[in-house]
Amino acid sequence: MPKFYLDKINGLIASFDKETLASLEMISRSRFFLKGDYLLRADNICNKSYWVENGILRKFYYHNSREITTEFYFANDLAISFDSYILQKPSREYIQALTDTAVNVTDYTNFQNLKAKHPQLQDLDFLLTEYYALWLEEKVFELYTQNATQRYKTLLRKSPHIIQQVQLTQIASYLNISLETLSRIRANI
Amino acid sequence: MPKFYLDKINGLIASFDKETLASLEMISRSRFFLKGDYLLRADNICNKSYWVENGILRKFYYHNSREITTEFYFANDLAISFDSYILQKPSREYIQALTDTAVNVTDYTNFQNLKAKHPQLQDLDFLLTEYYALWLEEKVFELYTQNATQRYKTLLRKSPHIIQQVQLTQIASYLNISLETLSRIRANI
DNA sequence: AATATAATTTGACAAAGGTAAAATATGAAG
DNA sequence: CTTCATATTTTACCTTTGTCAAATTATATT
Repeated sequence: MPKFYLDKINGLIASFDKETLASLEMISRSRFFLKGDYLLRADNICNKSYWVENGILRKFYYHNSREITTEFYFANDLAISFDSYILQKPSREYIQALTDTAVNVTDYTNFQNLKAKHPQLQDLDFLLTEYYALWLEEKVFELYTQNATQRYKTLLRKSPHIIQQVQLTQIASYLNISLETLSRIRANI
Repeated sequence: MPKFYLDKINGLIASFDKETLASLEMISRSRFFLKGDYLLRADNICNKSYWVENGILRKFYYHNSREITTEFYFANDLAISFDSYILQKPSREYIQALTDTAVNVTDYTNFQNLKAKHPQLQDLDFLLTEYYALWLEEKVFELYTQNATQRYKTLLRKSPHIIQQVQLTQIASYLNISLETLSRIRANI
């Protein structure tokens, strides 16, 4: 999450009524996952959201027996399988811990119920959805306008922490490039 | 907009208070655009939303002097340049009428003000944003998992009205394929 | 119907990136 | 420090799609 949106969200949370915040904390739990653990598996409904406190998660699906990573989550990112969560239908995506990871877990139904009582939570939900749509729009734009080398350079510039901490196989699939092409790109920079 | 979401939105609107609906109508105006007219130009801030009553719009941007079409709008679709509208910053996209088109125009600021007073309008805004994110996710999924031929077939299956009513140059850029490749794909089906 | 203009198709070639297999590097476990 | 497993790089070749130019077809206007 870029600073601009993180600030918006922190500002919003800072403005929450005590009672809203207390209710939210009431339905949330800290959980710890070990490297390799699955937080969500395909075919299950994503009925939890995971706020990363520290560590790294990734979201991926299988296509032609290969893993395609769709998102990496670091501290202060919110991990869900969006369509599964929104429509409460089985997920095609997995969410997995890439390192030992501490998260704050909130149940979908509990959050929906709480939203009905606390308009400020609606604002938070809206802001997060809005940000996800902006992020996706940017991703589509890059896929349309940049070749493999440019996409790698963009990632290097905008998200160096990903390149430093994640395996190339996963970065390659995230960028929609083969592992071999990514390796060649890196050799020529 | 697929039936599933259109039903959700119509259901929501049907449940609106009389007063909410009246206020919304108060800040909306019917407008008519001729084929080729621009509803939004790049570098301007998208401070209006356009609900298509009939006709066809498209949204596009320039990249390396070529037009890349990002979306087509038919009856009951809502046309905005999303990031420009949300962040109220200059748009890189144009919105143009592909045919003579009747739209219902709502001003951004008026709508934001009205939302503060009418929670049901927040729900509407949320539903539309949510749907846009789902649509973008599906678009990214197709770009990652389908080749040019498959993407064309998917469009043919899911949005035949686009292929029937829009020029191939625009469809090609929409699918991220060259016009020539699209022409060859069509010749082999 | 004739003409101009725009849209689409076709051909020849080039570039980008993918695939498969082998070689090398890295890192964890004993 | 050695070994095994995993991650990454490299090589050779192949496939898909793009580019440019030209030809053809369709559409609109006089």
